[in-house]
Amino acid sequence: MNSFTEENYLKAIYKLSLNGSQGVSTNAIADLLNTKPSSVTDMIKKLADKKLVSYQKYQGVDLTKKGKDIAISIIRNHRLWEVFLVEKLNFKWDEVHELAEELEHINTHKLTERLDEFLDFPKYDPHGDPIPDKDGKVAYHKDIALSDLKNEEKGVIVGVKEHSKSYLNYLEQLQLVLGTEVKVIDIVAFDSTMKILVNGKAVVISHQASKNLIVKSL
Amino acid sequence: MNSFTEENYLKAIYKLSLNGSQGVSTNAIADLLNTKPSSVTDMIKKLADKKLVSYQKYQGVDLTKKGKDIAISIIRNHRLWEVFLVEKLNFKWDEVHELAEELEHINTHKLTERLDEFLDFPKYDPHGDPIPDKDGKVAYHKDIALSDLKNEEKGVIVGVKEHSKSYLNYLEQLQLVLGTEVKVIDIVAFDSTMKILVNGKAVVISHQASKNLIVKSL
DNA sequence: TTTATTTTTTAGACTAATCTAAATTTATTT
DNA sequence: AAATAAATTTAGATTAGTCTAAAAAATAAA
Ligand SMILES: [Mn+2]
Ligand SMILES: [Mn+2]
Ligand SMILES: [Mn+2]
Ligand SMILES: [Mn+2]
Repeated sequence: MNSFTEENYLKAIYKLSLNGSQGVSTNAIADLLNTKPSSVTDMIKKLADKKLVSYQKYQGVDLTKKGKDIAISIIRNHRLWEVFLVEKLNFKWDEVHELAEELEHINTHKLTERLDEFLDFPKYDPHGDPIPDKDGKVAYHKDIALSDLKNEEKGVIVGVKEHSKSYLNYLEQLQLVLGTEVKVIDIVAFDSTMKILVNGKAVVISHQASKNLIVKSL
Repeated sequence: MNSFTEENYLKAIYKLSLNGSQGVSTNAIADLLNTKPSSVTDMIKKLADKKLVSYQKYQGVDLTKKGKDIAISIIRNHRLWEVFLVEKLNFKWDEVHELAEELEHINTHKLTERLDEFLDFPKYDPHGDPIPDKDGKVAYHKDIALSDLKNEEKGVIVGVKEHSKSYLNYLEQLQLVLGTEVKVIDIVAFDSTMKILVNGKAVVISHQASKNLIVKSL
């Protein structure tokens, strides 16, 4: 079996591979996991020995089929637990990520499947992220950020790209939760600050905030 | 915070301290945790540094208040998760121990309390073990084993002392589950093998099996 | 196309948890 | 009380994961 640490690396590599299509860079992994590039190199070697990644020095890493399967199953777990915590234990969406980071590693096929069934096979987690199905298929959103909308355009919020407590908490205060309709009513050319209409109220948010909100255009 | 390993040691020491009232011996801990006495000595020193146990060389260990509190909270967690797995996810009582061994270490006050509430504040786990309340109070059974009953005496099964899959599975086959009434109809003097009446059927079980069943005498 | 900068890897060291083998202390027998 | 056995501790190694500092390779700039 794989250690928690190995699993966290696989998950990080998987997530980073969704953006750039090239091999994932050592520094990017180090950044995401708050560790040092030298530690990443060490771990990559180990994962390569286990055939979970393919790797040539200085060229970055890619997950093998096996590595990708593991990464996706951990993400499946993570998101199912997040649904459980919010739906069944009444946690708020900004409280569940850290707990799910631990629960995701209790990785027994049977537990995952039972949990999925108990939750009635949810498709999305509390942050709008798609839950991989039991065969590992993931239904990604088409990635339109709120910041991609033009003036006067409307959208409905379907997800967030950033899971930090401070961000989610901030969104909630602005009533920018999943399912909310928004309309762009002004964009500052200088720094892309947006004024939007939320439940009838005008709200001003930074580009940093708007680019992490995923919307479905209306 | 404490590592999973440290928590497992604390739990082991707690459990062993329930029998003998003296300091818990190094070898007993090593046995229970399937590790070597020398490893135990090392860990004990670390726990002593953290003031979680009191310890003098060659004299065994005792938990401090702090150490005991941690041990009990882990056990509380363990048993709540077992209830969850059986009641909500439809696992059988012989399938949950290993999973709970992992879940118990995800030790957040809030998670435990929410889980307790979700489960409607259960008093006992699927094996009849008492669940410590949120202040750490534990309502232990008076420890009458089935093997303590005399011929012709009756009892109802309220718990098991041994949690192995093979034992629990065996009990289930014999219909010796929690709540079942039994009556002793014969005891072999030589080796204490018992013949008992279970749901109208006569069943023969070894002393090894009968001494691990906790009963309430009727 | 050299020079400078950035990225990545190596070398060597550290901590947590474990082990084997040897030494020491305690307990049990004679 | 001495000898033997059992329990416990120490000494020294090992593995996983991490780090800092230095070397090497790849990129970017001049
Ligand atoms: Mn999350
Ligand atoms: Mn999520
Ligand atoms: Mn258990
Ligand atoms: Mn139990």
